[in-house]
Amino acid sequence: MHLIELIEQLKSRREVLGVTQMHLAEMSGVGLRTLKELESGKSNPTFETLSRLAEVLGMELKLEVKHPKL
Amino acid sequence: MHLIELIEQLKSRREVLGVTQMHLAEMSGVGLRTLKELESGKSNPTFETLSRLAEVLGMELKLEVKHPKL
DNA sequence: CAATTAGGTGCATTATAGCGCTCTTTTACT
DNA sequence: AGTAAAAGAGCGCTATAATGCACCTAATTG
Repeated sequence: MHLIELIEQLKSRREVLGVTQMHLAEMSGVGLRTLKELESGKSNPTFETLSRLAEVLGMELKLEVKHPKL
Repeated sequence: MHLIELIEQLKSRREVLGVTQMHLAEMSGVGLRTLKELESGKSNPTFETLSRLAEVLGMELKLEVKHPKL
């Protein structure tokens, strides 16, 4: 999954939940400015940042082997 | 998934494939020092770094909604 | 239409990820 | 046991992620 897709997923999940950037920033402990830059595709976020946001949005990051036993 | 688990997965996948840190660093374009720090749990890697390593190891990062329809 | 609300950006600072070089420690093999 | 390869760590630099503040723009709404 590319960063752009991941960002899209975070953003649309936030919107589905009806949460503003401001609110998500507060809930996750991620700076508002950081979230704004992230969602507008202007940064290369750290695992920690992505993880905090995912957690609050009821999501999780996973690492999987591609096409196992295809 | 916590960073520690993710690191463990990358590391064991690398070992299963019989690839050294040096070789993986070369193949992925991630600096050797960066990889060493990452595997020994001394850093908070960026998405880009994780993504490059995962790609070379035949793995992928995913973001999913937790327990959908639980 | 004016006020409010949400998202995005310029500027500046701080902390740290990424990196190479070198050296030490650990692991593995004969 | 001895040695070579692999992993890990200290030192130090550069680039940039994270952050706040202030401002702008666009959409919403009373």
